[in-house]
Amino acid sequence: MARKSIIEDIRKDQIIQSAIDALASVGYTKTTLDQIAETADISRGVITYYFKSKDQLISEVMRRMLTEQKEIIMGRVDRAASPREKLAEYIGASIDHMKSDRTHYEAQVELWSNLEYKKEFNQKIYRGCIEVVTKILKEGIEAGVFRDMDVQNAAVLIQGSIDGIMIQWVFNEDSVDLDTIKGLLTDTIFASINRQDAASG
Amino acid sequence: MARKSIIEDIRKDQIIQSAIDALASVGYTKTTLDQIAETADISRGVITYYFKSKDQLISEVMRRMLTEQKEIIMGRVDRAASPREKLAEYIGASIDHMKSDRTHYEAQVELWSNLEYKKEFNQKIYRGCIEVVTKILKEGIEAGVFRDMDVQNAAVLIQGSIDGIMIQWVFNEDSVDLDTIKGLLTDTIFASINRQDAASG
Amino acid sequence: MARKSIIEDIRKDQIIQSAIDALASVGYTKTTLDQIAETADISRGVITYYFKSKDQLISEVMRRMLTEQKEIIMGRVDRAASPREKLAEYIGASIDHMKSDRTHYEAQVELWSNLEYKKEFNQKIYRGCIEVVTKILKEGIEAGVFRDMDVQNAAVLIQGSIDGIMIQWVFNEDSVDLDTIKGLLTDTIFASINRQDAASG
Amino acid sequence: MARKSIIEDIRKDQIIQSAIDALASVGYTKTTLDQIAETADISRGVITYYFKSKDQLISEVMRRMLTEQKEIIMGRVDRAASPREKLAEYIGASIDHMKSDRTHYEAQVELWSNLEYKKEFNQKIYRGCIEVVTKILKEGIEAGVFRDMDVQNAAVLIQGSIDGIMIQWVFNEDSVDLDTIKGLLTDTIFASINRQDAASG
DNA sequence: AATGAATGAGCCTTCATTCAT
DNA sequence: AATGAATGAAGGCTCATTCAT
Repeated sequence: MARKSIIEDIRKDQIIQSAIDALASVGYTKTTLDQIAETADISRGVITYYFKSKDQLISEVMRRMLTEQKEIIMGRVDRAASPREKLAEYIGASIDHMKSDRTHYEAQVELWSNLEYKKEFNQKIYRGCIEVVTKILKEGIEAGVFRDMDVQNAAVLIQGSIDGIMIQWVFNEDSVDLDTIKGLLTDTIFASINRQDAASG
Repeated sequence: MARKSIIEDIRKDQIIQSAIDALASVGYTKTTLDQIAETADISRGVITYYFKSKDQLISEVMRRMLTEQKEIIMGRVDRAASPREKLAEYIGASIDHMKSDRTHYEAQVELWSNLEYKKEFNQKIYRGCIEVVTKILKEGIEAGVFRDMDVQNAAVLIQGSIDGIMIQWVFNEDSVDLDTIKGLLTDTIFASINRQDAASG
Repeated sequence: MARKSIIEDIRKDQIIQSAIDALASVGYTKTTLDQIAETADISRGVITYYFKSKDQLISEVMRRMLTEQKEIIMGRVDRAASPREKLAEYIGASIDHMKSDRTHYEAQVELWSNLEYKKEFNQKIYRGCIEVVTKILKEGIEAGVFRDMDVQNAAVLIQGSIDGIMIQWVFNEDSVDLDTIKGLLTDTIFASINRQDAASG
Repeated sequence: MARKSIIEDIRKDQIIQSAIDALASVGYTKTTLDQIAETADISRGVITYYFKSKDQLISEVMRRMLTEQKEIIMGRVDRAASPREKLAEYIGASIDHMKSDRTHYEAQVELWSNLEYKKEFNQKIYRGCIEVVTKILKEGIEAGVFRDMDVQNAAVLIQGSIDGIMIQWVFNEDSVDLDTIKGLLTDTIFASINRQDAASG
């Protein structure tokens, strides 16, 4: 039992990672089960042996990516003490993660092509992300370090900026300097939400 | 003579619009020629009669969308007098256009799923957009109304913010209030790039 | 009435010749009505206006080729006086006609691809040809210049040799010297069918 | 391991043979993958599973036919001792092979309809065949049993006669008696190429 | 646990044919 | 007399899925 689980986990990991690689390198429409199997250096049958269907595999790919992304970003956010630091870490971690795993984001953009997944993305990523940002903003407002604002739309703006930068970087890596823009984005956001009479962060 | 051109133009328009509708409503992967034909209420053969291939149709769909989008946005930008107004109009027109044609942007996001088109998108949209914003920023800096800055990355940030907002709105219309966020984005951008000692815009 | 016939004949001729040209240059499978119309520099509709169907057009193409070929060859045969001369003329005219209209034979070989036409070919060409040769052979035997033989199979051999040479020449023009082989074939045939005690032709 | 190869070989053989049968019975233009699959009593997908494309299948069909034909004919030629016997065996084996596998030749004629294959045919069949005959003729001339002649065109004539007979027999089986014509052709050829002063073969 | 042979639904594309003008 | 817009049947091909081994 336990042994089976171990092998199963290894195989599933292997397949999911190969699917991500395939998505990133050849795009969604060309990511077939054969393509994934070849990337993973396994036989085609293994995939359907461990995954009920291609749709289910893609779902798990997405879940995997979201979980990993969230854990890494939240890991840094949770270690931060103040709302200001939390927000800075949220932005910084989001952009640092891009640098550390371009394949991840190349694959993610590919998965926007399907309505079902788009909706799921929205629910799983955006809602989750927006809630995190919203919470930080609320804490900052309560703590008196952020000015009063429409937190929902402010969160959309912050998250949207991060995503928009990501897209341009995925489409054309050379057009964006992630470190420069990380500073620029952070400054811009804080310039906008800091209480005007507060000392700068 | 002229009649042929007219019919051809009408049919092509009809087919392109139906393709956009299909992309927006059922997604890229499910947008088949049958689907488009059904949406246009014509027979499948008409599409291949007027378009050499599905790929060419999609290309023209894209070109059509980009041209329209650019014309509308630049129309407002060009009528603006000062760099500050131009930038405000650029942001405002970008977001107003979303409101006026949601289908357009739903379709556009669908077309990001294909590497070939992604690259083309990048070149046609992003490079073009970034250049426009870059030029406005440079004019503002020269005119002394914007602070000195890394205009390339600032442009990426501005355009990225617009696109990121668009994506969230496409994925979940209700999560974003476009008018509110238009003001928020405009204020945020100007708060960041205005010369500190300058009078507010 | 008469005028209509004239235009009709001109158009039909034009279309049939274009069909032959298309067959010869692009092959049977790529000979579409569009292809023929383009070759004839007319609109696609004209073809179906003058021919009930593509099949009927191809039939008329074949009939045209056969008639022309037969007239030219028989013209020379009929002008010959003796069986020996008739046979020599039959062989000579057959091969001379190849030289004068390669397109004709390129198209003819293309039409062997379809069972219906193959049968028709067999009936229209071969049976006719074989009968002509058979008749000449019989006359020669009766006249005492040819030895007694199985005229049916001898005719098949003579006609087959001509056709086999034609095929190789169609497939690779440079591999066959038609004038040389015309003499060789004529000599070979006469060496075989002349009465042994008769004086050479 | 070996089993996979065996199954693959069996299936490929089965499909190729069915393709030949289909070509022979319904003709090139009507030989569809469905038709072949039905003839082979397998599903359509199997064909594209084992063959990359229809074109590749047709190529292998052709290669198969040519190889088989060549092996059988050359097997008899190579066992013959003298040039005269070799040539007699070449002619005899060519015609005997027709009798043993009419389907083979019905299919072969069908494949002449496509320019690509025609060229390949020419190179693979004709050039090869002509070379074999040419070599035999040269040996005979050197050995003093054949008269001096233009061997290239003589070879074309010999091969052409065989092919021409084949075509007529394919088009109308009843019009040709292969055994009779085999003797007739052999006699005719030898009457033409034997040294006049040599003793008859 | 793993394999790959087999299947068939669904897609794009070609093209003969019809028909309104 | 001529045109070309429109149609849809039919073919090749891709690929997720099933299943026997």
